[in-house]
Parts: sequence; structure tokens; C-alpha cells
Amino acid sequence: MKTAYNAYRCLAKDLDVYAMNPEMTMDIGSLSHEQDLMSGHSPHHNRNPGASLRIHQDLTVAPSRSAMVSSMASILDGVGGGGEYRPELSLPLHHAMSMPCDTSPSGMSGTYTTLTPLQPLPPISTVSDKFHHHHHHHQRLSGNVSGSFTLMRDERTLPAMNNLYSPYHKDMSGMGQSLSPLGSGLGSIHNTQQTLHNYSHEKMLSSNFDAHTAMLTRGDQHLSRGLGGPAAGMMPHLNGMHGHPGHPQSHGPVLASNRDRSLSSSSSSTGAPGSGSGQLEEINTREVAQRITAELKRYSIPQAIFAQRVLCRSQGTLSDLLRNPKPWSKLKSGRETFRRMWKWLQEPEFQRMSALRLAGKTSVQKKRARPKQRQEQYTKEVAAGFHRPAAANTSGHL
DNA sequence: TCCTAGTCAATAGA
DNA sequence: TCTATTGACTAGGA
Repeated sequence: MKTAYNAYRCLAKDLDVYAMNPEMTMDIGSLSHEQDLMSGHSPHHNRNPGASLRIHQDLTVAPSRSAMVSSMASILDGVGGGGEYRPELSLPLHHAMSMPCDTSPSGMSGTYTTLTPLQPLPPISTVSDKFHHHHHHHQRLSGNVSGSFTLMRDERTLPAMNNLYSPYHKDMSGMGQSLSPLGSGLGSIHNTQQTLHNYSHEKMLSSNFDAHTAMLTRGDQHLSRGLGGPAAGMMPHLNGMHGHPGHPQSHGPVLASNRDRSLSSSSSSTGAPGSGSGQLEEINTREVAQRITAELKRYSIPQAIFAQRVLCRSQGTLSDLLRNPKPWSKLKSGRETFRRMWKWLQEPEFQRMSALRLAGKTSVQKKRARPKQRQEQYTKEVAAGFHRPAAANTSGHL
């Protein structure tokens, strides 16, 4: 029941958005691929050339960080203040962000056996779609494909990664809490190269690896295109680490590899059916919480906005999570929430803002109704044959 | 049936 | 206005 309700609530959000922003559905497919693949060919890219062109323009406008801040303010103002939909702000949406509360059952398939009542994260496979083209892009660059390309690519990019993560790691190691069930916490990523390698390897073992590895290696491309990676703004605020502008996804230290645990415990082997059920990656929850907190403060994003639009959670929940992040090992379904945070952190700033703006209207419309009431309403709507109860609901409120 | 995790919604406080 | 806290609720598992 609750699952249905949650699914309804967040799916409704998406549907509402799509209903109100028909253009958005066109944007999604051609999302960030344009960043790297303006000349790329994919079903997505050709879905709407016009949209792609506009996206390209958006991207090539290369929003500076300061511009991003102002944009964020505009976004929040527009949403919070009941602002109307502004096409000029309709930046292309990452799959993950365009479907902030996607309920796809395949979301974390193979990652978690516990299907939680909360709204699953957009399936990483879905997110991967976004980078799928990057994948090809890299293939094209490397001239090699197949499963090993990731590792090869990591090796190529590791020097930069080391430069980035080493100081971070040092700082992180002083954060105190062991945020990973590894006991040694961040020590698990002592060897950054290995971690990245392992991480990529683990991802390679999953169907989603390419997205993340692509993210790991695409940072330079992001920034070189003036996208202003999130790290550019965030890193200076976090543990004094110096963000490499080219690595917006500075999640290396945030993630602890399960393989490390495996290595230390010798209890399991990566890739074993059991080992892949939810431990492909470990998120440093405290670090994520700190980074989220920093980002929210940085852009003056209210917790309520972020919680609702990115996490599909309440403000109180977010506040609690940020202040009292549980160790990853103690999390169950709550991992999804942290995954969302983490994923959000990985996004380029413009995509973050898109995510924040995206579900704004509907979330505001839907908030503050007792779950039971909404649940009953949903039940009624489903019974009445509404396939898109959200739209009906929204229109009703409007 | 009980316990735990996760979350929500209300509310107090800054 | 925003954040932190808290009580209550639900789902899942033992």
C-alpha cells in the first residue's frame, strides 16, 4: 500500500511535469549526451533535433558558477513563488533528475533485494542511458570496447584522479566516523587508484557500470565545455579539498568499494551473485550528508525543496538524514535516499537545478495531505481507471 | 507479535 | 522562513 502510494506520489510528480511540460519529454532523451556527443548518433539524439539544438545552445552557453547560483535562485524563486514554467530554464534533464522519483522496479535491481517503500532511485540503468552515449563516445576515443575498456580508461585517467582524491582522502580520513562498514571507513579507499579501479570493476559487473565510470572520466569534458561541474563550487567548501574543476563527480571518497571489504574479509568475491545484492558500492553517508548540506547552504536551497524534489522525502526526513547519517552498513531502504543525494551531487550544476525545478510545481501542489488520504484517493483513482492519477489529481487541485 | 528502519507531518525554535 | 525535533505510522523481517 505504501509502496503504491509512494509510487503514485512521485510518479505523479513526473507525470505532472510531463503533462505540463510536453517539451520536457523531448528533452530527456537528448539530455546531456549533447555535451559530448553533439555529433553523436543515437535514437535519443535524433528524437528531436530541434530540442537537441536548443539543448546544445543551453550547454554551450556554459553557465558559469555564479550564473548557476543566480539561476538557482531564479529556479527556486520561480518554483517556490508559484512561478510559471519558464522554457528558458528548461535545461535538459538528466534521466535521474527528470525522473526524480521514478518507480521503476528495475531501479536497483541486482543491487538491493529489499524493495523499499520509498520511491526507488531512478534506475542506474536508466541513468546509464544518459551516459550510454558517452560510453560509445569513449569507445570511439579509445578505439576499444568491451568490458575491459573501463579499466583501461580508469588507468588513463587515474593520474588526475589521484591528484584530486589524494588530498581529499587525507581530509576525509580525519572526519572521524567510519562511514563505511569496512571499519576502516575511508581507509577502504586508501588506495584511490585501486578504489576507482575496483569501483569501475564492480560497475562493470553490473549493468550500470558504464554510467559511473563515464562520470568518473568525463569530468574534464564537462568542465571544458563550461558546464561548471558541481565540484567547482562545492569542493572548496568541503573539507578544504581542492576541487579539480574537471571532476564534478568527486565521489571517489564518498564511495567505498565493497571489494575492499571482500579483500579484507576474504568472505566473498566480487561478482558473486550474493555479493552483488546491494553492496556494489558503499556511500560515505556522512560525507554525502556534509556535501549536501554544504550545497544546500551554498545555493540557499531549503531543505524542504531539496527533500521533496530530489529525494521525494519530507523536510524532516532530510534534516534527520543530514544531521544523523547512519553508517551505510546500517542502512536498508534508506540507502536509496543517500543514493539520490549522492547522485545529485554527481550531477552537473545545471542538472541539479533542473532537478530542483522539475518537480517543484507538483510537489508543492501535492504536499500536505495525509498519506492515508492520498492513498485512498489514489486507490479510488486507480479503481476509476486513471492511469495517470497524478494529472487528474493535479488538475483537481488546480 | 514484536522489533527495526524509514518516513511523514506537526511543531517548536532560531 | 527555514531547520531541528519528535511522535506516530507503515512495511518488512525475525
